[in-house]
Amino acid sequence: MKQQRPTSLDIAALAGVSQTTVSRALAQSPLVSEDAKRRVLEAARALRYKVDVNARKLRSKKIHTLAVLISEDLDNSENPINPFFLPLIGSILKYAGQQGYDVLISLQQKSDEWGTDYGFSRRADGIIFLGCKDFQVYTHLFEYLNEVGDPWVVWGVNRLDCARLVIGSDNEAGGYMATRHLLDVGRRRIAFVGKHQPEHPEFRDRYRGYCRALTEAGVPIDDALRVDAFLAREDGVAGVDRLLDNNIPFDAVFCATDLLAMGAMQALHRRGLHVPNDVSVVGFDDLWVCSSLSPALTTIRQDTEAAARALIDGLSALIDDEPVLDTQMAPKLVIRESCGGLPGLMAAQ
Amino acid sequence: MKQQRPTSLDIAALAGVSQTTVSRALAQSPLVSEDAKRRVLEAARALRYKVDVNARKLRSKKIHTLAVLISEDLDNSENPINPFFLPLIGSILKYAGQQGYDVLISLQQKSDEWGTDYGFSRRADGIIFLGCKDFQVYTHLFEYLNEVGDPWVVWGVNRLDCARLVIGSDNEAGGYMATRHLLDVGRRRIAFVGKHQPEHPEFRDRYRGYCRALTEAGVPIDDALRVDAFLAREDGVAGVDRLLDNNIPFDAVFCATDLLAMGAMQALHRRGLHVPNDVSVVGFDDLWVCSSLSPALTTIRQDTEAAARALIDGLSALIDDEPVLDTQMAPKLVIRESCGGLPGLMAAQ
DNA sequence: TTGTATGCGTTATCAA
DNA sequence: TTGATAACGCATACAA
Repeated sequence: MKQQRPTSLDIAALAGVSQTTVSRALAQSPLVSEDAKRRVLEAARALRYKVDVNARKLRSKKIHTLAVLISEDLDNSENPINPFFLPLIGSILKYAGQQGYDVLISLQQKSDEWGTDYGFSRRADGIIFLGCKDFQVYTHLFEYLNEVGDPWVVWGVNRLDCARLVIGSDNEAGGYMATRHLLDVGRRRIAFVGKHQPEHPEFRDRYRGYCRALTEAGVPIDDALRVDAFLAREDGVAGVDRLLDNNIPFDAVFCATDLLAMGAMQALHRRGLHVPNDVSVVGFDDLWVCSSLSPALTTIRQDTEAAARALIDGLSALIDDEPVLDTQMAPKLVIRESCGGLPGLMAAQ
Repeated sequence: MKQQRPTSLDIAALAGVSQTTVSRALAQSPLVSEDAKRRVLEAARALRYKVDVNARKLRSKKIHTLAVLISEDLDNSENPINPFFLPLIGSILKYAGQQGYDVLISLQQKSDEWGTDYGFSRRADGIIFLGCKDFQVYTHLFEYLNEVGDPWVVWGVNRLDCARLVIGSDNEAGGYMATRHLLDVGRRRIAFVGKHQPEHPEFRDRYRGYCRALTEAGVPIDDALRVDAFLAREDGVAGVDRLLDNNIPFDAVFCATDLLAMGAMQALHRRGLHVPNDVSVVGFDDLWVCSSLSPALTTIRQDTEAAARALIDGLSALIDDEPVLDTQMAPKLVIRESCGGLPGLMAAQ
């Protein structure tokens, strides 16, 4: 029953012009008369003609498609994608659409071929990498892409040597702002829950900001207050449990992600500690849920809309062989209830 | 600097075979000798050869790509995508990958051309529609797709006349289970917050399940307890506020989505009502946050992994012109803290 | 089992 | 401003 797809030749015949003219007219070329253009468009509408993008992509250099490769950070199968990426993906889809790019999305596959298929098989003009996993895992892939000359951008991971372009938040500044806020509300024994190893540059930078704020305030850095944790809620629970089990005194927790902070608050609650009266908590990301938690979570906001623009503009520049600059977006402290103090007052300062 | 992409001809030359044999060998055709296959694969690896998918797609019938079109249900620009779709999208990406499909994702565009570009321009073999907006808006598009014979599936919207295939949850059963549970914990004045109009079949079905449970229990249906609301948190807040402002007594709220329920709980809390002591709350979806709220939200779980399989298997069948059946996934009641176990006091001002 | 020849539907390069 | 013609890189019918 499926009707035969009309081709540009059919349009040409109906409009009484050559196929070349059809192609030009549909591409809004200025080299075609208004009259011809009108007739072509009319014929195209009449036959419901749509360009076969595959033929176009085969013939032309750019294929106007971006690939987004997402690593499965969360191990539970329930929700393979880090919720922080939802608004980022949304913004990417929106902005990419505005720029005329199609967006191909894929989850990290275990296969060796993962990623190499994308650019080099001409599925996409460039690749955006999203994920917080240890990026050492990808070095092989990154080198491959570099060798064949496929453009790619990474979100978040600062100082990745092989990357021509990295877009991320200024995590050090974010860590500093969070810790500074905790100091401002009078906390001194501030625990850090998260990764601090160089393999996870974005989290390590948050930790560095934390250290800078403490040092600046004359508060000694106590490694007993540093809890290793990745990014999921359960890790946050485990982290706080460990602190309490080891009888390490603390009056605040800065978590490297909101998910960790949610877990931390849950654990504190279970142990009978009140947030923020007994312990203040700050997270990182500003997930949409933060305002619905009780207490509502004070956190560091990452601007995902600006991030999407920077990622796509940067990747576009790489694709077009234009110069690019790494960008660090400024994060923002969002004060809610989980730290105590008077939110209104603090915000005013 | 970008090196020239090798083609199958280069491989053929290096392997000492014809281009046809290369094509066959890479497609795992049984019509090629082990020896030739080995030489081809070796040459391909040596030259880092990757098929140009565009050429392949131009030549062959199937293009092994699915398009997912997401409507922007939430109007706030902060987060254009309904969070319920995150695990669904994750599962779709995972399963599609396993089945050898690429996945193209796009947000609803205002343009008339929205959607028609996908199948008919041969970007994808079929389209998956995700969204809770009034689907009347799409009738024009749906008819277009049907006329040109492009396969498409919708999530959630039962009884869409023009659809050849609909996959969704059994919303009526879900609504029934939720309401039944509220009755079981002793509630009688149960408000319904959500859409009940036929334009939103999935929500209307949840409302129908609600009515069935009430009727079955001999509880009269009171239209004063029915609050019109779409799906966002703010709508949940507004809904509960309206009930309270109008002095309508109620001891429970069944919300058509978890987002609504989160708003409802927030509003109740602000008004000094305790959940679940004064008012029980049940949501729908089982967002990942439900277990982190306080009180943790009792809700109806939709199985997104099974949904993704059903959507993709169904769409595959449509693509291959095989017979298909609409599917209603069984939802599941997830009991947490927001309903309490004991009959509470009636909340009236 | 292999190879030859052809075509998929465009865009790009010419010449008119 | 237009049109004929040649790619683009692969898959397939057909011949060997």
